[in-house]
Amino acid sequence: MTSNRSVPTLYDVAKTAGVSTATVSRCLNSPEQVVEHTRKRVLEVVHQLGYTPNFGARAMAAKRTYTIGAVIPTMENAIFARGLQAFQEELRARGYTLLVSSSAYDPQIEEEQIRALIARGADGLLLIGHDRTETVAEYLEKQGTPALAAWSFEEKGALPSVGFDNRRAMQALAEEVLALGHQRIGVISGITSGNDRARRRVEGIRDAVAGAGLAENCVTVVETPYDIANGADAFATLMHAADRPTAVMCGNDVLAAGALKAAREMGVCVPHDVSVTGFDDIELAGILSPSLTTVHVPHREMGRKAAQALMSMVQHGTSGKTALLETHVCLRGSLAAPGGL
Amino acid sequence: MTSNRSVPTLYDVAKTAGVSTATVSRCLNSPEQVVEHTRKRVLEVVHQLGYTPNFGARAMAAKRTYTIGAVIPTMENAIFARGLQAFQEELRARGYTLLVSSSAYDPQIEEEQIRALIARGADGLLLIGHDRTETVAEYLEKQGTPALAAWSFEEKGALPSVGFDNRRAMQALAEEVLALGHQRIGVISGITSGNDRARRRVEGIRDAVAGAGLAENCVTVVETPYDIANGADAFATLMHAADRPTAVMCGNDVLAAGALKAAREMGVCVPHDVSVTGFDDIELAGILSPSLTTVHVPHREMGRKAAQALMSMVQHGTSGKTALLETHVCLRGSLAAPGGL
DNA sequence: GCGCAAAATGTAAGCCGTTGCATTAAGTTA
DNA sequence: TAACTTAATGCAACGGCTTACATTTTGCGC
Repeated sequence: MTSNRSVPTLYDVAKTAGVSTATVSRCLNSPEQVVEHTRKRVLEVVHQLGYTPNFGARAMAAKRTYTIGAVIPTMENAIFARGLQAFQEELRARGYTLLVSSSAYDPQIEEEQIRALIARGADGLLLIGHDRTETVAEYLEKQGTPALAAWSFEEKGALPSVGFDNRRAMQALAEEVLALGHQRIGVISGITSGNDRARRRVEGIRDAVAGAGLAENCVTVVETPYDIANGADAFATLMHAADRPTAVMCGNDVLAAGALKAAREMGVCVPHDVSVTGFDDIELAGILSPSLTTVHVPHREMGRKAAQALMSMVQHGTSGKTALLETHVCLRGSLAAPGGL
Repeated sequence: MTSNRSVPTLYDVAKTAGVSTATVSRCLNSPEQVVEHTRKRVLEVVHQLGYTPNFGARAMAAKRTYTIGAVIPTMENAIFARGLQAFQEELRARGYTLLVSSSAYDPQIEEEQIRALIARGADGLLLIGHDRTETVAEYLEKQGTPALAAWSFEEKGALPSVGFDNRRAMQALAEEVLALGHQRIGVISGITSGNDRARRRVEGIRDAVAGAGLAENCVTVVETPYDIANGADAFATLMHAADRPTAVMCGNDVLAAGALKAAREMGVCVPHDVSVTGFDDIELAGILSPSLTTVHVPHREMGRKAAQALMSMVQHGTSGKTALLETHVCLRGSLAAPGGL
């Protein structure tokens, strides 16, 4: 049997404390406007009654919620975790609450979640990447809710962005791979449709290959959802092909973890028989064996900067300055010259 | 420059369609009450104006939001990811939206987040574990918002729970370890203060030790936050002690991953020189080498059942039936008899 | 002790939906 | 066609808070 005492309202507090609702409201929102002893008394009553402002009412009256929403593709792996954590810490320090929801990499669900978050009064939105339908852009525009795209830098995107250049980052890694003499590159990419990060990374590899003067068909790409098991399957597929690659570049560390697992199970030695690389440099990369060559992404810095940029959009209505972050290649044990040379 | 057209309201729609606000509201919420041609006209206007109901106003008027909140200790590792994903899927199928926030294992922040979510109108709450102050319990009671504790089953907890018995689960694993002949057990636990799961797991180990007739001081416990790096440090600490343990049991797979990493770096061979175990059986466990002996937790099932239980509390006001899920020990390469016997 | 500016507090008008109840339109039956 | 039932719609109160503006207190200089 749940309690029947109804939740106390501003009015209850005001009555009990013997002041007007306006004063109570001010005690909560701009305490400096209320004289010490009044404030103290009111806050006491607030505490005593266990009063919490009704959010809906507040949002309606004030038109802001001190809430930031984020829609990320997945919570299932750690790709976004660290950046999001930093993002949240920064927001919290400024009195904002972060609400997260995930889209399972489904544009339809993403749109739903965006609407849900905006409807719930989010003052600003953090989204991942730039691939999004016209509808969404229009909706955001119309609602006038500032939104920022992260994990991917795009000069001319529909949204201002804080992120890195996925294409160049992967290109740099591919150049290292090619410099070692690899000539047949297998690529395990995430699903590129609706995912600009994944697409750009593949492009980066092709850039490097072209830059090295190799033929396009040196590269074999397999697309699969980001997931360890899928990475393992894709690796097996690549290794069973007629022309085994000597290096397998993965779209992220999770896929690479799967590739390494499959290699171990197939008795393929990394890096002697085949090299494997990842992308993201999540903590996972360091505990694999061999440890994973990958691209380091400054997740925490990205989260922090994204928060700052979004805050400034929300608070000062600025149009949001984009920020391009640097990544760097992390050479580790999983990459070597072909044939163990 | 953002758009100035203000967001259309119910009133705008009503005016444009030439009906009352009540009729528009009914078109949206109980269409069967409105005659076909009126409904059609209204919905057309809704679409044309791009109208979205104001959530705050709706929540205030209707007193429900079709939103469920979850406060989890961390998003940084995958411990809660899979279960939460299943939880969300189940909710979504029933027309509910899930909003997640994280507490960084800080009770203070957890309380803040609970309030934030309830204030935002969450119809129900998913919390992790049972350690929570009196204040929180009272608050939840007073607000009359149903809440469910997951990841930990407790018959007599303040909240109904869907989860497993952390103590027995770990005890079962410890019994396997002891059966192999280990007599000095190192334990790397998460911080037990405010974390009943961590505490119960340590208790489970002690139960097993006592059950095997060994002295209490066979067990050395180190507490550290859940994190790969901390797991590594703790492992080093344990191995540098006078009486090296022959088996190190970790509070979860993440700590165990750190332990394995440290072992590799220290040149300690697992399982020959020392055995290592984890808890949770997250995907990580399968890609480590040696692969990790751990306790398998049915994450997806737990998420699904939690959603069902919470939904029934929210929708029918039932008091919430608790559910105890089964776990099982997963024996893998990281555990062997002491001294490689 | 008076007059006045500044500080503190109060008053009341929204904000945008939902819904109980009243009213009107439509449909049925004799 | 009158009388009456039922379906469709409208009216308006209400929910809890913020804030512009009005009013009362306080503090200070003379």
